[in-house]
Amino acid sequence: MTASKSAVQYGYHKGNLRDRLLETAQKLLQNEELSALSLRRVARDVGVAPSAIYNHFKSLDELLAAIAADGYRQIEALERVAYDTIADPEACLRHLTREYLHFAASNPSLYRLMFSRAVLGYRALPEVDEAGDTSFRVSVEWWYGSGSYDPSKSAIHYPYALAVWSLCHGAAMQMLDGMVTVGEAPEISVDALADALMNVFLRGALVGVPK
Amino acid sequence: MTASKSAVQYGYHKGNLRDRLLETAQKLLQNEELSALSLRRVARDVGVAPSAIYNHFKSLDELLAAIAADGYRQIEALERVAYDTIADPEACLRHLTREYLHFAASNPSLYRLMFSRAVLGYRALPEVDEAGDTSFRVSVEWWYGSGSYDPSKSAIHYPYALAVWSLCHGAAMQMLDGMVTVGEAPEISVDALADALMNVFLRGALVGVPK
DNA sequence: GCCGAATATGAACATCGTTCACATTCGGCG
DNA sequence: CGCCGAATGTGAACGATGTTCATATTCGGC
Repeated sequence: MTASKSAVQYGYHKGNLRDRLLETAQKLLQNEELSALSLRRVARDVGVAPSAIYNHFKSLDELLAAIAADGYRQIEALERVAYDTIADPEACLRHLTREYLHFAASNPSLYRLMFSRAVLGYRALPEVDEAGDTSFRVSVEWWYGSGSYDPSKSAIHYPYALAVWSLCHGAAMQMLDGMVTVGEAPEISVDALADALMNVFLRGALVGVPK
Repeated sequence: MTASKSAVQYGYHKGNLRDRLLETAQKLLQNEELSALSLRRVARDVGVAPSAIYNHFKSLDELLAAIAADGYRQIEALERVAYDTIADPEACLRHLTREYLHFAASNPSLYRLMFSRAVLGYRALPEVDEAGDTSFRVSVEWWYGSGSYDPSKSAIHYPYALAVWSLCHGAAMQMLDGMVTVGEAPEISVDALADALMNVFLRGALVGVPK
């Protein structure tokens, strides 16, 4: 066996354990609830001692942060595709909202992880902050023109970007918490939810206000 | 000592331990982060054995659920005051949004607990569900007229109520996660945030759309 | 005044994140 | 080729967690 780069996957030195840990943890989040994700569980699934993880991550928080950051980058990718592909602003926003809610509905545990920074131990690590900020910056530049984003300014200075983001995130959370029943045909219901929200958001709520 | 109802606060039978547990846990959430709240910690602060809690709650989840439900009732109270007090719909909505964000900013740990059902162990227990549903129903009836709420219908059938709720919740989360810096004068910044969001929400985003 | 029900205790268990001394393997340098 | 330090993985241990159980104490009604 003249394997040049670690062909065996048992015993010492399994090669690229870091990536295997991340993949295993992500697969875990796809199939189970967030509470099922633990350092020891990931180690067990990979077939490695719990302490081995500490050769690749300083703590569990860092593993979680890496996964959450990847989630933000997926959302950023959704944004970029929509912004680059759909010229009509209204159609673009409607499409993006649907995609966003589909992401949350398809990856509920990951989505919860991304927005549980302070709930779980993992405080905002630089990697998560950066990925999250980037996804917001992309939105700001769509609304206010490319290069308009100033990191020193609070998000409140970009009210449109802030409002869509808040609206989508709030709706996603309610969906995951079961306040919005998606029923037995999720892909249809999620689209309907997105459209309903966008109908209000684009035209304004004043027309629906009582009296 | 002819104390008719347990005057001593040490030894066996401390009297109304349930309420003292809830109060202690709530005080804990006011002063520390959500991660500091644990069954053993509450027991320690009250001065009681951890297992004593199980005489009043079936599990830690039930204690958390009781606290979260109380939080929802506080929000419901904010709603009722606004709806009953302010006749002008726009002013009413603006006021309520400010109050909502103030609540989240003033009780960050409690707010996080309320919206972490599936993150923490505690799955949606009936008490939390009921309190959450009630706070939504109050909103629905304001938008669509009293008695219009039908619990068998999904929230998607009340798009205005759903949208404000989503918007406020999403903004609150971003605020707590530091994506919206409230600065050194929170009470001012929170109001500004609420107003900025409502400016978009009431008039619609179409007017701000690029091009 | 007594007895069952309610309540509190303390020890135990499994699980968790983390640390440490130690074992193994890899990679480069003589 | 062989060796040696660095990288990587192991296994035992520690403290903390939620939960359970047998036991002890106190309360309330007869």
